Amino acid sequence: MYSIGQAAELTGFSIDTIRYYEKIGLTKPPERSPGGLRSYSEDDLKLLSSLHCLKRTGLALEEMKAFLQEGRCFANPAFPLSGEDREAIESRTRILGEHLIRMEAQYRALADVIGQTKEKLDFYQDLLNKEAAAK
Amino acid sequence: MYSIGQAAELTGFSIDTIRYYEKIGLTKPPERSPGGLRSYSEDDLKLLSSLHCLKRTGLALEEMKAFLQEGRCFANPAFPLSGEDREAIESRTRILGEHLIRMEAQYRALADVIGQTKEKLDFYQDLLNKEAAAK
DNA sequence: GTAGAGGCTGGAGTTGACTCCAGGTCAACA
DNA sequence: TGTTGACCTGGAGTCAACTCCAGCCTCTAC
Repeated sequence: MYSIGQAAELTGFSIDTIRYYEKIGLTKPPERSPGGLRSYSEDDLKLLSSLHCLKRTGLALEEMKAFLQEGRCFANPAFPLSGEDREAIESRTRILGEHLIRMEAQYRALADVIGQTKEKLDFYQDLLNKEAAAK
Repeated sequence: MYSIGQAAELTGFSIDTIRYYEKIGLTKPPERSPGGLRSYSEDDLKLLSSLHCLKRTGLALEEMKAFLQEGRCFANPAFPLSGEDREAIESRTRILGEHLIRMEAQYRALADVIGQTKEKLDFYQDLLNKEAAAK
């Protein structure tokens, strides 16, 4: 088990951010030590890390919340699904699909900008090389 | 020439956002009609569109400002460069290089998350297919 | 020439996502 | 046992990036 400080260190969030996510209900409260200190399991850290990853792609907290929204895991569901389960699955599919489209657009945009940036860098580098040669 | 409303329509920003970018000095003021209305050229729209693209890659406005930082252009400089010019070029090289590293990291992270998201989507889609088949 | 849509300015308000603080508690070590 | 450093809570503060507003102006169409 890990303290909140270790969790912060390992997941890339700040301590305050981790507590904030708990406060707004994005993550569920972790266990506590007898003295009341938060105590995070490996699974908790895994979840936080994947949040960190999602966050870097621009998913808003509310969307993450919707995505994580409760739940049961559908590793081995019984068919036919209950109406509730089907709804949950459909909702996740929708959120993920929408985000995927945005991420793919972002991916293309990023590739573009990276290309442009490299060109500019090459150009400036070239100037500096010529300058060095001219000396 | 285009009105601010048309510019907004064509670039994906809101009217307020376009005026905001002008206010903070991210974009330079466009021409005005004799009556004082903003009037955007094709080039202005191109710039705005590329800002929209940059924004989608998660660059902060301050970073975009640095990225767009115009100033004198070094298309055909005389060698040896003046000390000032060399400094300007070195500074741009540094800024761009740092951006590039961050963007490339982001690019890899994004590819990763896109992959994971697709897997999850496939998984859920599969569940829904099985459900349909079970009926 | 007037109605109505769209645009202008300066400034205030909002939203999302933290970040910091005061005043206390907990835990490990000397 | 005392000190030190990490952690606790509730709540206030901050920051970027918009977004909205009031009161006035411009433009186009009838």
